[in-house]
Amino acid sequence: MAKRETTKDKILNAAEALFAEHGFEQTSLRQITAEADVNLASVNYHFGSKKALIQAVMARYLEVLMPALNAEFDQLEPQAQFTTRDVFDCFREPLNALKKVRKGGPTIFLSLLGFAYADIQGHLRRYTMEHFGEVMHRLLALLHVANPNLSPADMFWRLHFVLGASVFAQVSGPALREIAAADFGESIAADQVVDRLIPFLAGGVDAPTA
Amino acid sequence: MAKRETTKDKILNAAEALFAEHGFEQTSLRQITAEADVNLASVNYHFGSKKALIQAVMARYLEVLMPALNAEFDQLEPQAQFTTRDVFDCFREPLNALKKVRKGGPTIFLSLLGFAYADIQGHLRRYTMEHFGEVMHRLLALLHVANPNLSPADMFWRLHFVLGASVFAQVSGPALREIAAADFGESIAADQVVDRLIPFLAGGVDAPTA
DNA sequence: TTTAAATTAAAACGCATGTTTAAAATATGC
DNA sequence: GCATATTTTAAACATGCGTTTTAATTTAAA
Repeated sequence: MAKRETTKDKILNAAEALFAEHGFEQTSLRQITAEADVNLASVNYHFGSKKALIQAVMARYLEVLMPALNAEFDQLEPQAQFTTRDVFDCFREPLNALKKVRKGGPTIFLSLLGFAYADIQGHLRRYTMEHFGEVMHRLLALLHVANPNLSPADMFWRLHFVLGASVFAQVSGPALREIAAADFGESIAADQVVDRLIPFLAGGVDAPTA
Repeated sequence: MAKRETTKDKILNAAEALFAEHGFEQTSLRQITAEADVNLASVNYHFGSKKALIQAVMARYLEVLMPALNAEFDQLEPQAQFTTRDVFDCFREPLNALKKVRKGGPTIFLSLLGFAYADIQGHLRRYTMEHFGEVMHRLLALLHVANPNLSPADMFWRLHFVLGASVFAQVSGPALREIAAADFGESIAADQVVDRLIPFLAGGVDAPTA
């Protein structure tokens, strides 16, 4: 018989939901502990600081995503030829695997990533880059193989645009989905966003320069 | 002989610089008034609130950009045929015109826009959408003409990706330009970002679906 | 059951924020 | 040049934040 949900997990879950919706800075520990129905001080007791809590929330996803993503890259890397699209398709399965962490995991994670990335000068940026630095470099290398005509500088910027488009799609996703539903009378599931995103990104990266 | 810079303008200029660099929420009135070398209370005296100050900062750019942008659209709209690229090129001149507001105006404005857009649930989002709602709809319509094969829903999402890529390129621009300079040994001017962005966006929008 | 450790709880601390107040200083109009 | 209006100033206010403290309580071990 499963032990009742521990305080630590209650905090993590409540924090994750609030962070993904409102961002890190905009979510107070008092909101989190109220939502989790635990005492305010328990955050600092179990995690030490808000900073550490944020990283703990991110860690649960990174631990699943990173190995899966690196495995996909490992598979593609030795091949002689592949397309930009092939590279981006590497993200499909690993992102999808985040559903194991939680229902809606892929969307939640991308939202968190977006807020982390938007936190320009904070510790989050550094933390994220520590965990994504290697992925970035591998991604950059793979995209260069798929697109040898592009200069490294061009590719660098396009990768950045890719990041921006991906991350923003999630951060402003909820509000936008409302508008989309209102204007187009269709409800758009969150995982369909990734399906719509990948062709766009590949098209952007493959575009002729100037 | 020009009157010495008024307190109101000193506040606007200092606020603009700090907002563009650190975002709205992360910039305090005390930072602004210290930088502007005016009294703290003068912000509330001249503008009423921080909220109103932010909008005043944005307004100086919107007043220049919007008419220019609508003029470009007016010119393109009656034409029978045009490409996605033609549509995005409409932004070149109006953005460039922001140099009249200030040196580096285009970059500053896009940074501000990025922070406004990232401010998910705040008043800024509403304010921005009030001023950009019409532009969005015209842009959507023009892109649909340029790309009749894309469904309205697809186009909606792609426009959103476009926004994300554009806005993020500026928000994380400074930090990124450092990295770019370090890794590629070249300094990249801010307006070159727009030149790199437009082909990427057009390529993404023009990409085949699925 | 007793003792020690781990956890929860309530309250306060120190600090930074946007805003307001009320007096002093300055500029304006007659 | 005086009276009035405008602007600047310094100080305080109210609020919310992350964090710390100290005591009560629960859990676990002996």
